[in-house]
Amino acid sequence: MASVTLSDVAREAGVSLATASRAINGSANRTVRPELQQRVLATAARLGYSPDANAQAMARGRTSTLGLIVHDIADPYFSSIAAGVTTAAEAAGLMVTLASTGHRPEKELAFVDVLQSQRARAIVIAGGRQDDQEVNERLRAALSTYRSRGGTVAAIGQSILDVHTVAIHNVGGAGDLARALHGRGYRDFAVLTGPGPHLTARERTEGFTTALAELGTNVRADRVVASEFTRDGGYRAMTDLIARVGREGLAACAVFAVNDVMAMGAMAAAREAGLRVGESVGIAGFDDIVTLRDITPGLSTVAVPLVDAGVRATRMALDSDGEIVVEQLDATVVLRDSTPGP
Amino acid sequence: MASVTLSDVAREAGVSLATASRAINGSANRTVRPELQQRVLATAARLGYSPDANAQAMARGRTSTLGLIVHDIADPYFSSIAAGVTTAAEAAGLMVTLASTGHRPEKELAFVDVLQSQRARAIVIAGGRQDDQEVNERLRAALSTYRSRGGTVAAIGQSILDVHTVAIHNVGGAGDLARALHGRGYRDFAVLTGPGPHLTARERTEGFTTALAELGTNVRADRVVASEFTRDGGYRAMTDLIARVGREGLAACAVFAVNDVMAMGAMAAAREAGLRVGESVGIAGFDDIVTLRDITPGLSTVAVPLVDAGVRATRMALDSDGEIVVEQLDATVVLRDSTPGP
DNA sequence: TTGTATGCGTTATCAG
DNA sequence: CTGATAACGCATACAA
Repeated sequence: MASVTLSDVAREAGVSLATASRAINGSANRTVRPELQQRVLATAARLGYSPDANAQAMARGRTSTLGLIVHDIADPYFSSIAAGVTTAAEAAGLMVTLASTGHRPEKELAFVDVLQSQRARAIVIAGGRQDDQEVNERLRAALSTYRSRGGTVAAIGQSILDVHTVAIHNVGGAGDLARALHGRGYRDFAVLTGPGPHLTARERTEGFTTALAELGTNVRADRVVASEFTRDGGYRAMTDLIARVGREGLAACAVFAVNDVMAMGAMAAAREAGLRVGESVGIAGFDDIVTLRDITPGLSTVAVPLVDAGVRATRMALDSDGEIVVEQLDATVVLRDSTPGP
Repeated sequence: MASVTLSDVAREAGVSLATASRAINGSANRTVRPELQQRVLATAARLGYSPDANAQAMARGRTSTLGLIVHDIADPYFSSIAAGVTTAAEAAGLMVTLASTGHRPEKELAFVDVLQSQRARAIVIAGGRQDDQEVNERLRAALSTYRSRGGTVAAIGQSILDVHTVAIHNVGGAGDLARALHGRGYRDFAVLTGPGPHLTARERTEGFTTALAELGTNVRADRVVASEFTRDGGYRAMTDLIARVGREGLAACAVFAVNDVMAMGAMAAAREAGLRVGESVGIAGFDDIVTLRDITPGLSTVAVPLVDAGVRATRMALDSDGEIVVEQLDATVVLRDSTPGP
């Protein structure tokens, strides 16, 4: 990287290093004779000068990068959040450093360290936490020292990391969904829940079943099936469920998959088993990822403004005034053709 | 960012700066007495030392970041590529800096400059180019100086930037698709092409119509409708087409949308117009984005290994031995229920 | 308004 | 094997 340095520009323009710096970056006490500034700018352009962000970071003591940690960038849930984050970051003059963990919690820790090393100004960490005391504690510690060194953090999901959080109304949203489905006449339910330790999965499952219990409807234990939090997990869980209760057993049943990608996997499994979604079985999800616009029948779900979540988390991370703030994201039920009623 | 520095560690451990550096990073002539190294490592851990990547970048003269430029990270086409890039980058010990242009070509230029400033070691630039001499020339120039400064670049898409490229077989793939559809009995065709200047759109359109012409079938001019290269563009184009030729006019027609997201938009438009995709009209796309697994009827398309494209582009960028290399990505036709034949 | 000098945290060169 | 010390490229307090 044999680059043109600021000294080169300064010398070539016949001014001092300091003047060149001020002319190009207009520092705090912005005062360079316009004429001189023009000359500097011109020679900088002529020489193809490109400021060294690393050197600037060192001299200034801060960078202009923001770290984003997601579970899987190819998952529409996260790519929508990423879209919001990049937009907001760009608006704030920051570049986004992307880390995709591939659902490996230990990777989150490693990435926080890397971002710490890069002296990223802020970190947005998206995706549900696991119920793993040790991992959470270590992550919390890593983020804590990151913050103590001047970095700021915002999480999207559960508010258990002691950082700013855009919290998703999992319990309430799932409860609302349960009531809405009950309102459409369903009395028979099944839940495709994620991995046991996955908090988001657990919260949604709980919110759903609790609300049903309050309505006097209990979900039979053999109709709650666990799996991964992914599309394939949903596929497998639905396949399991069908094997367990038979196609007839699902006749008037509404199956709640704790997220949309799982629900889509479940729809595929149902179809392949000869069930007609919306007719011989109801299916609902959670998140309202954009993909849903294009699947048929329309999937009932709980809408979460994902892009907005990314934008807000980014702003929170950047505007943090010390106090830890938790913003609740509203989650609204959207009933579509996948659950017309039994 | 009042961090613990290497000097702190050195002093605390009772060794010199140099020794501390070697103990922690094991430099080229890696030789520190194991016992000493242990002590240094221990105090580093105790003090919570985190190396400053910016300082290292300056001292070493190179960074460990790779820049990724895409049109829209929320588009499954690009998020799949991004997944491949992050995976390959991680394997090479690099972090990915993500830039999403929002389909604004001028943004690509700006991002190349930023990445240049960050001294990113390599840049992967994905997404079809526009037929805009000036913009392309400027981008080419920017990438050229980036390379002259020691950076490496790989593009995914067209090979017109004078850099390593993972090229997508647009013409051939579209031609194959045309022949396959013709083979299924279609004789009536329409094309939802993207924006006029969009090269990928143009190549696919040409490949398709040329192949048809060779089979003695011409696409009527009023059945080629332009729009944006997005899902909504496809929706609009299909709506236009229906308005233009009427629903009956599409009875035995196979509509080729030049990419999958457009095809999905087109399917939605068709449905809303009362057409049954796969029965009253055939629709096909290009790319085989993962989303297709979950839409019904299955969308016929030309499969492009997107994740792999990201991986390969990253490797090319990192292994570049000077010579500009162009890898052709094979594109294979996949016929599904959206085009059963007329 | 402009120039000088120093420091940012590391690595690397060169002696010991 | 270890320790001084000079870069790296830039911003900025301090002088002029």
